[in-house]
Amino acid sequence: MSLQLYNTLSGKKEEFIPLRGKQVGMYVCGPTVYNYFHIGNARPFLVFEVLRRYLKYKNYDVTYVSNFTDIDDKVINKAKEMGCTYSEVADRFIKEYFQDADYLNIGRADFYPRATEHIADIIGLIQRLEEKGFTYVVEGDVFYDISNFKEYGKLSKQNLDEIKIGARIELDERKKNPYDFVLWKKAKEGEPKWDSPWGAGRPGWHVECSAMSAKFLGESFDIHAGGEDLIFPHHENEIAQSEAASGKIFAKYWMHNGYLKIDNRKMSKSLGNILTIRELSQKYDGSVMRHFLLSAHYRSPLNYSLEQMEQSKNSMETLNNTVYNFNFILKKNLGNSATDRKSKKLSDTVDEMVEEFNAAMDDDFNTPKALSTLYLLAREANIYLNEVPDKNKEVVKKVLQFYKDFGTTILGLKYLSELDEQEQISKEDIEQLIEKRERARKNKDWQVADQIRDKLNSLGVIIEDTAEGARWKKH
RNA sequence: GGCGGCAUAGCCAAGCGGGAAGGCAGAGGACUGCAAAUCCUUCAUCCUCGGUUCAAAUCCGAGUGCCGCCUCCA
Repeated sequence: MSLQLYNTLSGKKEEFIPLRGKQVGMYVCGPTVYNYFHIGNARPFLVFEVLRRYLKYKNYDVTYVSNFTDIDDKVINKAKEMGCTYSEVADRFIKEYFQDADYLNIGRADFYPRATEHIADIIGLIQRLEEKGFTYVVEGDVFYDISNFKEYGKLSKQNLDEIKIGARIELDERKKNPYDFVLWKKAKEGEPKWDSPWGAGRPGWHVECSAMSAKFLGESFDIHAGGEDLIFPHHENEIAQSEAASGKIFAKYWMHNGYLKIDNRKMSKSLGNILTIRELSQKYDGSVMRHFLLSAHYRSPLNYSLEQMEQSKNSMETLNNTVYNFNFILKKNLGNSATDRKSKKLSDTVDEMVEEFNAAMDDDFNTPKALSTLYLLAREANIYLNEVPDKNKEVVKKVLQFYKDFGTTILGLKYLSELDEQEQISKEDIEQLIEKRERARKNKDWQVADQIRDKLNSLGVIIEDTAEGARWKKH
């Protein structure tokens, strides 16, 4: 079974063959840190980190790099607004980034390079481009001359002659070609600046990714990913810089996720229709948001709505219940080692689901299809729970292991199966009340039994009577 | 003007030439002292019109609708 990934560069699904055996280098464009990030920004962060989890599961040794753009106009403006330095803004929102990323259970990258910490590398890269004749300087600004890079447009499939007609390009008289872009920006009065051979200034946006990816992953690496709005010009420019400087292929696979939309429009800071993770975390569990973001294929557009979030919430609930109900068997220390046909069948179903899960993920990382295996198993597993009085302990464990390995380790979903948070009532008190209720039920004293159930309910504890005794959970 | 994406049930979403997955919601039923959880049943002329094929949601052509990139944007 081999992994197929859609490569924006070729416009096709391709077999994934890393450049260096089992070593995989992955670079995902990270945020400009001047604000909280929103659920649209979250999509690539989350989705490509799931790809990394899956690659790890497939025994690849992944080096995952995600940058922080900590110097640019937006950061500088924010600093003015907040009355502090640009680096205070960056530090602050990097901290906020991690809080939200953790909430979404986005795994940590191996490296989080910051542009301002790699000024020397950036200058070095620009110098190489200068030596090779890809730059020109106007009034202290260093530009990249795209006319010298013959393959310009190969990622976005833009034809230079035709994009010139583009309606919205802002003409900068100093540029030789409208699509030339700034590598080094001369400092304006009062702006943060670094010394360079071209005078004091700061790096342009695209150049940091070229410099930092080379530093951490080498001049050629495997996967470069981000939102599809980065294809042009950001990633196109990165290719132009990196390949012109090194003479080598930059990234082998380019992956881009579709937009997160709201009211059927792209969610973006410039449109002002954003919902931050911080806001949403007030309302929804991180796993519910993950479920939502993984419920569509990463390349498809995904529309945010309240109804969608409710659906994801309910869907997670089904998974939570199944996992919880299986854990209950172990907690009660029930189950034997007998082998019967139904246990065997459930065990086989788990094996089938493992295969289906892998097949789905191998096919361009199809998370919605992969998710469906969790539900298919849930049905079989719940039937087993209802129909088989003597559960086979190993099978019960195997089911739980499936949910852990694929649901949690790969997809990053956490099940609300255990009591957490601060308790209004202790575990012991709950167990005591349940025992009391069990006695009442034996005596058919329904009134007392229901009173206890109502009381627990008001404390957020739900009672479920089963053949194995009363089960309880927090809601 | 150039480049690209999407269109499958009430909602979401797989599917890539031969049985229309899965989830959510709804309806009915089973189980239960009543519940909860769970299970069962039920719910699709695959945007339109042509074409190719023994066979098309799937391929080709022409439309229609929606979204996006070409300016900062994930």
